[in-house]
Amino acid sequence: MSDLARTPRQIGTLIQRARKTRGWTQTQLAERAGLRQATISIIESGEKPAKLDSLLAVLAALDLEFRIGARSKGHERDIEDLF
Amino acid sequence: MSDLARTPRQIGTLIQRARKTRGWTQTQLAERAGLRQATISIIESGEKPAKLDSLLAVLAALDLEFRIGARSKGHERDIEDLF
DNA sequence: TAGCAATATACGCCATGGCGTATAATTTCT
DNA sequence: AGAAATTATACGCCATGGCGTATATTGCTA
Repeated sequence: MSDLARTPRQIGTLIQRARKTRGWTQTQLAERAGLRQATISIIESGEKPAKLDSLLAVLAALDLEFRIGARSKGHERDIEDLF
Repeated sequence: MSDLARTPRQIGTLIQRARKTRGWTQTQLAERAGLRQATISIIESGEKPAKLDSLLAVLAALDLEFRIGARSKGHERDIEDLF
């Protein structure tokens, strides 16, 4: 299954969760993605939209990928409340 | 279901397909997303990675969304060949 | 509590994505 | 075939995301 990624903040939260699930530090993820630790921190915070290439590199490092699908309705409210 | 979106080109192709399915022009999609027609043209060509905010705006206009999921393996080769 | 590890923040610089606006090129329609 | 519609390209400008590098802050462990 896959998780909603409609905003930079949602994307950042998902990336942080996946990183921690693997037991990696931001520094380790940065090395695998070819970015700086500071860039990973900014991406995970979701306060600035990252460059697409950076995101794609981070997802690849985490063995994840973007997918595009129809907007889901009923599920939407639940997720908003959780974040 | 959802489609793979690992590269700017894959993303662009999916966006173009969704736009044509709705019978819209690039100008119409641009208006709905708050961007220029030229920007839509560039996004659909996939030759330059678009800004995340632009992509999110375009997907919203098309009633689509990004999702993040585990990388799929077997399915991968089929898609690469199609594009 | 002290020390170490991890994360957040900082700054000048650079490459870049989108802007306004226009137009060239291609596609579609009559 | 010609006109209209649609898409691709252009240019100077601007805001911005990431860089190198460092450091401040926070969290964790012994």
